[in-house]
Amino acid sequence: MGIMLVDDPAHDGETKRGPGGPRTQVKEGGGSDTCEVTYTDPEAVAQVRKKLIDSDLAHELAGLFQVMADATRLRIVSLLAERELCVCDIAAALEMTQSAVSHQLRVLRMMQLVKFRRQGRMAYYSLDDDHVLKLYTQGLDHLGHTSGGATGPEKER
Amino acid sequence: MGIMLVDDPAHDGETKRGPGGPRTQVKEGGGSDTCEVTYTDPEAVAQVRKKLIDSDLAHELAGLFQVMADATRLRIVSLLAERELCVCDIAAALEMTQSAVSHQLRVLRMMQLVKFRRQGRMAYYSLDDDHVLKLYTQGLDHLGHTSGGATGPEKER
DNA sequence: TTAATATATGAACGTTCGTTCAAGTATTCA
DNA sequence: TGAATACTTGAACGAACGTTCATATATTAA
Repeated sequence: MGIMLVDDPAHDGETKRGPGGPRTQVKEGGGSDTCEVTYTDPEAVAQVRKKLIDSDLAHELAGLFQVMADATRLRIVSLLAERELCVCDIAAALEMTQSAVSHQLRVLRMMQLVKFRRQGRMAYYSLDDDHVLKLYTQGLDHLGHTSGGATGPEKER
Repeated sequence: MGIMLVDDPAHDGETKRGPGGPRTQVKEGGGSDTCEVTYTDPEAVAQVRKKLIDSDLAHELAGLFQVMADATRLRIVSLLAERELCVCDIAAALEMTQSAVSHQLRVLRMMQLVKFRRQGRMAYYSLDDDHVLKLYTQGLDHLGHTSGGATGPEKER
């Protein structure tokens, strides 16, 4: 992750502001080049900082979306949305190796998107709750609303 | 991406099934080791295959979640949920460099999660639509429902 | 017991990702 | 015009990811 900047919410002592105009330039710190922070609108910064999501929570949430951010795992979710399946059949439906599928199921399991039960030597997987499906369909919804061509993101340059 | 397995939906000719029992072993292909597919329950596989999300769509959806799968970008979203902001103030609120923020805004922009308007030399960013926020809050919802300790995913071994 | 099956997992390999650094554009001010 | 500002972008570097391969565990069948 490299040298992450500090995420101190109780940091407002530094928020010196200009004479009164809304367009003020303020350099933070004495002049250390580790973090070049230039306030353009100190009031706006102060306002949104209160609503800024906690850094730890942001990382946790990012982890959840990360789990959803893989085509293989999404395809697994689309299968499990239909019915409970054993690893073997998921691999068959996806035409992938059991190993690859098992690795991905582990990821889904660790973020509690799927659960499983053992029966003999097989493991039957299913979706853990409907939050997963909500996220899934909400995501599809977004694609439907934004995509003109849908194949790729906006090509701009 | 390495040697990806074929994702041919019209592939059911291969679905030979056993005498009648639900527990049948079927090897696909003559014996090529490129794709070891062992059907345990051919009916289940055939059933869920119909509902299997298209591979291209899965990749597209994965791309959307990918964009949401970063703490910095989520923190930006949490700021823009409050109000429109220029790059400079986002950087200030996050205590990150403008460069890093600009790179991430580009990612959000390309997936059409944020839009921006130019005013003089500044660029004011805002959320593109409320789908983004829905995904965001839905994600937080999921965390609230699953996390006992919430800090990390299920520790299992 | 041995062999086969169903799944899990560690290491490795190539790819992707997010940040930093060093430019580069475009606008404003003197 | 030249300097400063606001933002963008390409290259590079280390970290993280997804698959493959080989192996390990556990259950069932012979």
